[in-house]
Amino acid sequence: MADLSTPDPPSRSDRPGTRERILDSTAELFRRYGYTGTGLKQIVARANAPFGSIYHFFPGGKEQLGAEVIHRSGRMYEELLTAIVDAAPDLESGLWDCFLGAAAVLVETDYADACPIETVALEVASVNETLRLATAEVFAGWTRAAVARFTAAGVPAERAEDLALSVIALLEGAFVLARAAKDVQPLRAAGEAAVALLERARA
Amino acid sequence: MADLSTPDPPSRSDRPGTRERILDSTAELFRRYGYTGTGLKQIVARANAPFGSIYHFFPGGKEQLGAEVIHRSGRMYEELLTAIVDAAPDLESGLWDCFLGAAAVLVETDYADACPIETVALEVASVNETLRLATAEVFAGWTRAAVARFTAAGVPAERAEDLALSVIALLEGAFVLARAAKDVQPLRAAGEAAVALLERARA
DNA sequence: GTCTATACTTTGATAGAC
DNA sequence: GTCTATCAAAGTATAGAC
Repeated sequence: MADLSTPDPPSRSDRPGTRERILDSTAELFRRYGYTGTGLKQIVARANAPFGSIYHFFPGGKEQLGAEVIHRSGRMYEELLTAIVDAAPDLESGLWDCFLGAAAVLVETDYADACPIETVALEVASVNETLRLATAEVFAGWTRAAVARFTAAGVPAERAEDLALSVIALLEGAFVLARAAKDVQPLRAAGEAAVALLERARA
Repeated sequence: MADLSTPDPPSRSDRPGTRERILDSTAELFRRYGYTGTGLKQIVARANAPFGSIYHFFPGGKEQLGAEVIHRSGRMYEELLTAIVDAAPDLESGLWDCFLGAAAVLVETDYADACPIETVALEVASVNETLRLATAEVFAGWTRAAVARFTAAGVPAERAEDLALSVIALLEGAFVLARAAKDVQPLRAAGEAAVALLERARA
């Protein structure tokens, strides 16, 4: 059961503070409904926070909150995936576990919780340059992490980046197909394809 | 809501009618800004149509218009991709041409015009069951068309569907990465991976 | 810092004149 | 059928009491 919550309650209180709850709430809503589909009122309602707290903690409004959530969700998801990979006996099975785990989460949440920033990334790409850059940085970070694992596992350096991009594309694309069809077969197919591409790149 | 085919092009003029212009306008805006990000007023402004025409031609409002655009865009994109594939000397180069052509369009439009329904599919997946089903039908149609080409090219039937899902996932996932980074490298990497997967499935 | 009330804009949708 | 005016609701953002 992949736990995506509780990074570290910062300091003085042991209960998550208002700012933290707003970030959590926003992340969950963005993942399900996207950026434009999520209202600030909806966010504070779910966070059990007063409306004014949004502008108290995020003077830049929805855009600042969105940028922070994109970076935060991106970092947490990267940690989750790398933890799964590093816990596996080899890279192939680690990769497979990522796709399989993603499929399990989708089924558990009735195909609501896929990639935490994919929907937002597509929505803002041609609309908001600040947020577009935030999503680009997240994807670049994932790519770096994947390249490091691939090269460490014996993939030639000149092939590692293309392989990383292809594997991430397989995961993101499979999320789209799986959520639309409410079926995990795209994730199984994409996972198998990712493993095959890794084996090919090693040879 | 039974008739999805063009009901009655006002035959007296050969210029595209109001209904057609609304559909075109909506399709373009959906591709760039998504479903919730596109307003009805924005649609009629771009279509040079009066606001009331939307509800005259689409009594079901935004949802009916959205469903029709999803099916229409899905069909047109399928025809475009299959035309590219069928024009190529072999399936491998046809597949590669699809990814290369998609990259060219992205560059021409400053990374605005990628898949016409991907953003909408993610936005509506957990929100609107009617539209979710529309996107699922489009993806299922693309999968069928790809399976037909793959089996005709010698891919065993039991591998053809997983291969089709993986190739479509590669394309959709590469669109996300390319639009976020404003870079076509993900499309080149994914295209090469798609060709490799096809070669592997044939062997 | 917490919380409420409100301003202003935009949304999808409707009514009715022409 | 075309087009305009307008509605109620929801959106983001702000002001200010406590």
